[in-house]
Amino acid sequence: MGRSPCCEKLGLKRGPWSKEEDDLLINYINKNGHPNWRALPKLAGLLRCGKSCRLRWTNYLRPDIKRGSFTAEEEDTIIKLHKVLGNRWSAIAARLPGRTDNEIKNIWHTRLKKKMSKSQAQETPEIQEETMKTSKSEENLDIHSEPDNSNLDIIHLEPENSRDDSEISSPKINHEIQQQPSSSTHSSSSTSSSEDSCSNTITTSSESLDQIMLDNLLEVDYDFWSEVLWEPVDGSNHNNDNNLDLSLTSLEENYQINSSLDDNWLWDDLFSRSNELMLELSEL
DNA sequence: AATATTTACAACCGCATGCTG
DNA sequence: TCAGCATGCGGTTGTAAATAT
Repeated sequence: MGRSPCCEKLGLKRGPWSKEEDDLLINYINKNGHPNWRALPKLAGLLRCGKSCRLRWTNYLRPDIKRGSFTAEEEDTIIKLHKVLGNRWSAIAARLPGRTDNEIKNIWHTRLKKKMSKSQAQETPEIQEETMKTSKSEENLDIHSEPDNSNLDIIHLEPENSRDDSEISSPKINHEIQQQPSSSTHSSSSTSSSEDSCSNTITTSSESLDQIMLDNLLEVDYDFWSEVLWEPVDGSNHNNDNNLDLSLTSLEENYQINSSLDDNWLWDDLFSRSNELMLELSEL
């Protein structure tokens, strides 16, 4: 029943990796790269499936991975990024050099989620009331494994080349991604799939976004959150999606310039800008 | 000291997506 | 256009270590 396993399980080892296996994998990849994960285990002399090898490499053995516990700054960054990006762990990881999506996901589930709820409990009643509303909506959205960030997901926040693993033997490390903010964010316009699919969810100008979201909530699928929900009603050619991309790109560029000094401004800027964008959207 | 519970994290699973022929 | 394949991604599980009782 169900889909067949990704590879032939018979005779393949599972579970924790031994030092010898790690060495075999590292040596092989250092010499040959990993153009084909499925073929790699055989070639490297490993009794593992390709998927397992890929995971071990990307989450543990890659030389650019920062080991050790998360700093308070990193944890803070994850919390803030999670507010914006939700459970898009790879997108969050792309903004934390040396950290993997798996690692971030783990720390979120084991520590930060609790830390968040603790800090919320300490907030003033007014704020608490406000956050209750948001957390309630987040809770609802959590059913779909997505946060209350639909407004920002309209913007293609994730650098598309963070998903590009074609340069396998020299894995793209995060600072490389960050050095190319414009291309990374603009490249989202070339991802035809999400843009193509947006035509299915174009809405009429007479409906408010809230109503539309409400109307679609029950039928919504995961792609909803990455789809563009609307197009300009005036028929003009300007691409609002690109404009939003540009807004975010400029924020990210600024962030890269200033992050070494103080990143707090980014979040203020990001949130206020996102609010502005939402206002613009609802006015349309 | 023994046992139970919690925490941390590596690894697995299955679906989604992009690419290619 | 479509099917098959490779890979990325996020949710979940398993388990060892740490901590509490």
